[in-house]
Amino acid sequence: MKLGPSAYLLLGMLRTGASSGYAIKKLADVSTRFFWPTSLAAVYPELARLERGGFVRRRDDPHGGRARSAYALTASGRAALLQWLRSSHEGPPQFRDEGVLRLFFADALPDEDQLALVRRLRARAADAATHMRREIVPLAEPLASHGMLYPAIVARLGADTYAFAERWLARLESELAKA
Amino acid sequence: MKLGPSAYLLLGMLRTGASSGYAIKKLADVSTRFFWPTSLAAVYPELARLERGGFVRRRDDPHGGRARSAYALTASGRAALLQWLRSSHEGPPQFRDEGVLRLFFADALPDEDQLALVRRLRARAADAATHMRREIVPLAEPLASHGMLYPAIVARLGADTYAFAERWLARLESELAKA
DNA sequence: ATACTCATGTAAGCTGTTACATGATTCT
DNA sequence: AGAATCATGTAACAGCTTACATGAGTAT
Repeated sequence: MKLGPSAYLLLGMLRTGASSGYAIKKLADVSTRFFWPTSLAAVYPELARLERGGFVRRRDDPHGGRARSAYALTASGRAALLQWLRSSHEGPPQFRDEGVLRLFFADALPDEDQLALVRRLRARAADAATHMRREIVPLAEPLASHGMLYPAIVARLGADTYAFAERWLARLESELAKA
Repeated sequence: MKLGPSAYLLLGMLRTGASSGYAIKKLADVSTRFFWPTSLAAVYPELARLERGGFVRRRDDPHGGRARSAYALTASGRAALLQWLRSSHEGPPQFRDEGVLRLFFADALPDEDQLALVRRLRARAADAATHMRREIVPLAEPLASHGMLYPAIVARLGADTYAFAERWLARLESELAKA
């Protein structure tokens, strides 16, 4: 049974402390979604697959009258996660950004629309940087006291990268405004 | 008939000077692939769709005994491209990077493996930066003499962003090495 | 000669999405 | 009382990829 990155995301999230499918998705939405988005409709079947493969164990964990499943890593799941983390073959990063695609073709636009586009992309980068700095990093930092330093490191990398893009586009904007 | 970003990629590439499906794919592979990858199996059916929709016109353009189609934008295709470029609603950027996903869960690794992972990610960013600076930017720059400045601008944005990631990971690497 | 590039297309399949369907609990 | 959140799952579909299939032109 072959596991893809989305499967390792689940294994990693279980190790990080989320135990239900719903909790995994919620945690992913404020952490890994920026470089590996997922959805509930992807989480539930994949958890079932992982259970069939012996990588996780499921038990009932009802909350009042509301049914809930709690998943935990098995020894084999823990081993698979570690082996993946150590392996050096990884798929190439996939970026898809309609905004940058527009920028690539911006020569077709009149000057003022070019400027408006660059301004919008800059504002978008600024918003993303602020959001990560104010909403995502602070959520990741408390994990450090549980021996988990990397969620905050990755959140800071994201925030800093968006901030870099913002500065870069601001420079482009002022060069365009001059001309 | 609704057009997605991949359709606008084709319209933009036709405007940029590529005329066959094969040429579009080749050009995309050294330019837009970094933020909007595509494949021949996506290009050909989409070109046919665009022709049915009246956005492009096809004519035979054989090269010796080798059949070839040359596509050109229609007035309606040019209008659709411009309207898309000007519109301010765009899908959110989608990043998928297995490397960063690993970094997020790196706390599970022993120290030396953490360092090795960061080192690898840094090398990968360095390679990407070098590749863009040496292979992609020089291909985009000559387009400037045809009134197309943005392909080179976008290529430089890509190169600089990878270079930024490289510096960021180098700093992380030295902090980890100290500890 | 042989390999590589040019050139077009189809078929099968994988991955992931949105929408649907259901119901309990908690907050305002 | 009503809205939002918690919680699980399925169904239909969208988009994209790899592999297959074919063949001509070009460079070594």
